[in-house]
Amino acid sequence: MVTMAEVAARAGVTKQTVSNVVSGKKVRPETLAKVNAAIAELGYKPNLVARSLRTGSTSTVGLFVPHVANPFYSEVVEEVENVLVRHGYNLLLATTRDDPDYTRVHLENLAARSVDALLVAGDKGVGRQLPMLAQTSFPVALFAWEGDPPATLPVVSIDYEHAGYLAGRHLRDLGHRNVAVIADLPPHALRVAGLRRAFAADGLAIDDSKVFARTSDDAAGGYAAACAALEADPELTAIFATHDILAVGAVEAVTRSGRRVPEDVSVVGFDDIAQVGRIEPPLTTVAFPKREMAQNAVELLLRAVESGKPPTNALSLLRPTLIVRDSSAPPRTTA
Amino acid sequence: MVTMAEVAARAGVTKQTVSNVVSGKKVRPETLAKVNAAIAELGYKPNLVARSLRTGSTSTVGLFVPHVANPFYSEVVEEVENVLVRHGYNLLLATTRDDPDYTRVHLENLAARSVDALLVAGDKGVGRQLPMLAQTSFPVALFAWEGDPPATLPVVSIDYEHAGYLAGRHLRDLGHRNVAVIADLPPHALRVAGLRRAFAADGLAIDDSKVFARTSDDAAGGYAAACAALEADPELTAIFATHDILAVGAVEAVTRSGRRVPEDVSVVGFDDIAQVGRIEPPLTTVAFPKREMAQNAVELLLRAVESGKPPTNALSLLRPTLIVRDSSAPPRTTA
DNA sequence: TTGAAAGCGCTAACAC
DNA sequence: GTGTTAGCGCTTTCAA
Repeated sequence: MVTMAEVAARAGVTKQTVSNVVSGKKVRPETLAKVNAAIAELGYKPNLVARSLRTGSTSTVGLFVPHVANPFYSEVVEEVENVLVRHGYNLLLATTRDDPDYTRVHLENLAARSVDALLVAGDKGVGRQLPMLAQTSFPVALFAWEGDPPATLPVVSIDYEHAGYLAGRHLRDLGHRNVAVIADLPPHALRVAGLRRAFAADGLAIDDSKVFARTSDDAAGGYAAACAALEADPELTAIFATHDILAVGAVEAVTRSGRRVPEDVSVVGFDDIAQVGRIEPPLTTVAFPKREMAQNAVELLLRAVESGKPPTNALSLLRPTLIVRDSSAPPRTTA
Repeated sequence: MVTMAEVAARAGVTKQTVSNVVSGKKVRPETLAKVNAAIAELGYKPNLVARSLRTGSTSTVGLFVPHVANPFYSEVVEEVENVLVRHGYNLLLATTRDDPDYTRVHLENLAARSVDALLVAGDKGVGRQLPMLAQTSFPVALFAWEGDPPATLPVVSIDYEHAGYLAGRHLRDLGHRNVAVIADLPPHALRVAGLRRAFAADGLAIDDSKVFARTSDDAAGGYAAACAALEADPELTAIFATHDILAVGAVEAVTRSGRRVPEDVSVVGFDDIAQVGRIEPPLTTVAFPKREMAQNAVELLLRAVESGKPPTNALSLLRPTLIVRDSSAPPRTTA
């Protein structure tokens, strides 16, 4: 490996001058030429680890996601990487698997590696580590945070309660009165609360007996929960699933039971992941600007890194919107 | 930040002894206790950047993928991270967007950061950088490599030609004679070649006029190409798409044209990404053990890292299998 | 087993 | 604008 000292010797200058050239500081043109020539001849590349040790900065940002294979998060990962590359940073990716221990281990590791910043997507399994997150030496931001947002850290998220409300209002306005919910609880409690509020506005209630916990976070989990819901009440006219993957399973369950979506049972999902626009029928769902949010969150962090100031400690909530596709319609018999 | 020197002072020993404790070397029990007490009291965590500068190893492995939001690659990312964490390594993720320039920039960056190894998934946009890849100071392996595998680097992949053959044989055996192909060419040329070989065995040929290049690598691209194929020959009875996302679009195009899958037109995909088992109808596709392959590839690299020897330069091809679901059936009128 | 000294490759601070 | 000096926090080497 070629070092700065070798380049310096070759160019007849000191390390410092080479350093100045590399970092684009003021250098006399003829020195610049000599040094650049030496760099080119020797094929010198600066050692970023050494630079990091000296400066304490690694040009690396950590990203925590619960799972990468989940389409919601893989879009987030992609967008985060986009922004980082554009700003000259690297992405250190860690999956937390909704597990507090994984989260802790990863966090300690990132701290020891001195990442410049950390973005935490999703709050399952992270909540317990909040005190640690607030004590790091680098800026941390929370993304798609659904629980009680901590006051100490900046949060870029959406109003999940309102998002649930949008779904509820849609079903209510269509005339549905007998609605089941398939949910990942407690994490998605706010989505359900919003749905309930929409119905409560008309004096309607969604009983706890109509809320079904999913067994797993894949389509099979949604399928099983929807089967249970249909069995418990064959008369129900709509299902709200707290995320799209569950909704995909729910559509399948409805269809397999001999009913049709949306004629017999409407299904509404949540997230607007890419694939649900193309299932049969295309899914009505609550969307929010994931990529824009991810971009905001990363830029918030990078501003903090580059200014040396702690990040603006704001709660930034982007607006969810309802995407009405073909999986929702008025109930067959309006009660 | 607490340094080793501070711990040493506190424990009344030298840095060296603390270092020995941290790295689990032989230390007298009472010294060990003293040092551990000091570590605990001060909350000392070793600075991994400093360690890396000294040792030249970062416990970090780079992964190149074309895109993360593509479900095929997001599964790969997830599995790679699984294995790395299990072995105590970190994941530095870079998306290459099938672009040689991105690839080059990322590669130089990783080299300067002294990652311990690099796994390159997918070959689009990477081919031109092969000489650079072969010259790095750390082990490199190629994953899901479809082009001519270079002799200088280990490759973990599948036999794409055979995979295409499996799809072709399936359609041929069902009795299809008028088949269109929707392909990402030239990258997926081998898959198409395999398909052709299957038909050639019966003296049948798939004319170039039946091969349609997709316009983009999303479902819309598959949709457009399938529409073109159906327009060019309304009599065709089957479509082979060189990856599942295209197939999803193709199914949609067939359905929208008023035809039915598989009664009027069979559709066969490639990759077996998670979602295609749940579209309507569930897709027949060629599967291969992505996760197992990813695991093999990473472990190959880590063995090389830990042994200090270059990786076994082998071409490891796992076997693809055909998953027959509901999107393929005999043609309505057997020619 | 532990200590002392050296240095990984770079940048910060200051003098010239 | 460029050189000199010092040191980031750790591990390696060698001596005790």
